[in-house]
Amino acid sequence: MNRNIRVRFAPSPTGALHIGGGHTALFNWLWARHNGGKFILRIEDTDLARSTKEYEQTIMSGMTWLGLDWDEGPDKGGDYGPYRQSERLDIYREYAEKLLSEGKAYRDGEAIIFRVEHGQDISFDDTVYGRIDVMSDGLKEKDSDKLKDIVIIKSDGMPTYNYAVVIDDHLMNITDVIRGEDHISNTPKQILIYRALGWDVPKFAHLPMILGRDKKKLSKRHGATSIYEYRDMGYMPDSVFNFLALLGWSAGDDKEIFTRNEAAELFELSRVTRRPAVFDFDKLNYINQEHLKRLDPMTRLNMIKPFWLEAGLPVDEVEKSRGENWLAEALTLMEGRGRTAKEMADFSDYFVSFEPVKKRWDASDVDKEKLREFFTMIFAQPVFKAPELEIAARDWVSAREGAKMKEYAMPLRFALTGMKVSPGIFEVAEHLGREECEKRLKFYGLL
RNA sequence: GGUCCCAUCGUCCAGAGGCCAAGGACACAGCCCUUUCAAGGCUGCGACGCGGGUUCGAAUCCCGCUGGGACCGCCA
Repeated sequence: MNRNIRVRFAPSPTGALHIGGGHTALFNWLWARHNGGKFILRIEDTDLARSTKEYEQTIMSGMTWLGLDWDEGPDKGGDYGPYRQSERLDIYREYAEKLLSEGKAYRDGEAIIFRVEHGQDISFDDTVYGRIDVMSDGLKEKDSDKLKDIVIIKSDGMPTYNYAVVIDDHLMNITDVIRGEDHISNTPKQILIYRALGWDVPKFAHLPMILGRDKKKLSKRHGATSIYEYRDMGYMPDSVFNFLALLGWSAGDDKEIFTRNEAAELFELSRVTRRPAVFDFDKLNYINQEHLKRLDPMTRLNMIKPFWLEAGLPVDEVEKSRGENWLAEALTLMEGRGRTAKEMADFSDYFVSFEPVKKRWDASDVDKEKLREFFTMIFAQPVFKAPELEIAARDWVSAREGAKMKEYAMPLRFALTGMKVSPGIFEVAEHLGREECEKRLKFYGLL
């Protein structure tokens, strides 16, 4: 615990929150919460052409969806604001003038350029990667021996990333700069600026990249990259959080399914991995399934409902007639069948309506005559509950030479669900109730 | 091309010189349960990139090679 820890997530509002950004935000959040420190959201909107307020909003709601709450930010305020770079222009200007007057920077047209000197040791200790050795002579221009100076103020008056990030991290008292590994090569340039301003450098902790299946940095062409696409596919925030936390980190034990708070408690920056990690859908699916299983019935129902609605099922009607609990119990019966909320919704649609069942099965492949006898017996049972029904069915089957449970259970399953897979069919029957089952079987002429 | 980083099963992680003939999870295959599997149980397949050192002993330390990645914008 170190309550003085201050970390930040600093996205540029030029698109929705994507997986990589979410990963970075998540690790910052974990470190802040683990230490009881502060997590700050700073909007880096110095790219006038691409930044929009809409994206800023989208990023914030994406973080909220993931469960990453921040302590200071453009919407919340705080003692170190403003938290939007476009509102800090005077500050950047002030320090640029200082650098200018000390001869550490020079003007080039409207821009202000920071001078890079030869022979500077700009190595640093990274909390994750360890010692990283760099000399300023390495900062050459492409295909040339010329040292590359750093633009700090653009011709349009806006600060550049490498400059603004230094000013802000210092002024906002950031103790740990946690960001993607793609920033390692920017760090030495930033260190040069810290030094020129006479400031101490914060700790740096770079995170391994997230790669697509082709082992290339995750990008749009790998398919779903926006956090919201995962929500729409039926992944839960808890699962995406859990999955992302496992990319580049583990508590060291075998525990892989955990809550946000458990992760925050166990998290250690020093345990972060260095190797880039491949985004694996199979693992995400598994984690989502596990979280789906652990949900309490009502929360689970609320997760599934939108997907039933999406499929055009009369959820509200059923809720009115049979109650919310009844629907929640139907999902409890599913016992972990389905990896995403969408799958679970698809696999359980027959509880909500008979219509999809009709579309899937037409009873043309069964011997109705033979089945009618069986179903008549079933519906003659005084108690329409799973154990009783099953016993009756078994007794009936065993009394017949060569008869198999399967020959009767499967048609029942098809008539009730339209699927070849479902929870125990007598449980399904009990839950649907005598009346509804009767209706479905009669529709197929099986009763 | 330059700079930097990385290197354990197909994938995600464990491993911080002897406890490792390398462990867990996902995926995959098979078996079992059974009215079905997309649920549950069990088993199996499967990796320390290569070559040199250091050491009594190396997946763990060092060097080289190879392979992969990131960055080299008045984008962030």
